[in-house]
Amino acid sequence: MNISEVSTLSGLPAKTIRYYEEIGLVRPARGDNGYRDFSQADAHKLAFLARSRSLGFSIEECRTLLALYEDRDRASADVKRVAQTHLDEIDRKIAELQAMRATLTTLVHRCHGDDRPDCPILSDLAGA
Amino acid sequence: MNISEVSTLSGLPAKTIRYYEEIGLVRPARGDNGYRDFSQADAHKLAFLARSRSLGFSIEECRTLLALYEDRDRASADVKRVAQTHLDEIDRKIAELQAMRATLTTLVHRCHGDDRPDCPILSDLAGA
DNA sequence: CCTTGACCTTCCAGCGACTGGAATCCCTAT
DNA sequence: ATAGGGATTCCAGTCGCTGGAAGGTCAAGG
Repeated sequence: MNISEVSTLSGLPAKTIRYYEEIGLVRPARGDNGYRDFSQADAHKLAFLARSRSLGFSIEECRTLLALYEDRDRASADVKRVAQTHLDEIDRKIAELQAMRATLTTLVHRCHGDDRPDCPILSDLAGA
Repeated sequence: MNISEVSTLSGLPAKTIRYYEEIGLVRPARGDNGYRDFSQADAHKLAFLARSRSLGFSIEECRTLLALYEDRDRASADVKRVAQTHLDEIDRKIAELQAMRATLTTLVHRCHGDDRPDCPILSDLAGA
């Protein structure tokens, strides 16, 4: 299977797939013409990666998850730990964004937003 | 004022302040010894930048906000527009993270997390 | 005066995860 | 033979710093 086909199947851009090969996440065979030749297993891996990335796992986490996925003797506890750590990180980011959001919402609300120069947003940023 | 002092005052690392000079956000004077010599206005600017960055504004947004801050003839509408755009972006990111969070929470809950290999998290990632 | 140590300087490299673009090669159809 | 669409590699850029090396400067203590 060519890169464009596996790209369509996985939803990953061809560029990204080449990049994933470069960093060793996938190792497609090569045809006589030098073209990558993806197996069903490769396509499956790439779909796994696409799904993992869409849930926000880092590339290194994806690498770990993929290794666990391919290890029939894994302990589900190992998978759960990776997921829980990521979940904690997501919670941290959400909290951070919500704090920004709270402040910004207040400031935007207080700014009249007309052609006059005085502005509570700038006053806040300036540390007023 | 030396870089370490303005660093303490603004809360920004010295490295970051040098970087901000490099990209033209601040233009401190130089002493005879080649050291940067920050004025009160420079320190004020850097504090403004630190606060803006902590609210998640990009460097380019900070540049815009700083220009508006220094323009006495600005319209508060211009400031508000920048802030509102950023707020929309934050809302988008929060929604994205919450979607991930919802999925991950369910998966983590369903994984027994013991030494057995079968794992709903991996099943989901594999597209089961 | 000399040394020590803390500060300052510049410059270069790297992070994460791609993404764009150039130059070149290959395959298929007309 | 040619034209196009796809494949390849390699290099550079994104964003916002951050680390480290190599060297200059300053103030205090012996």
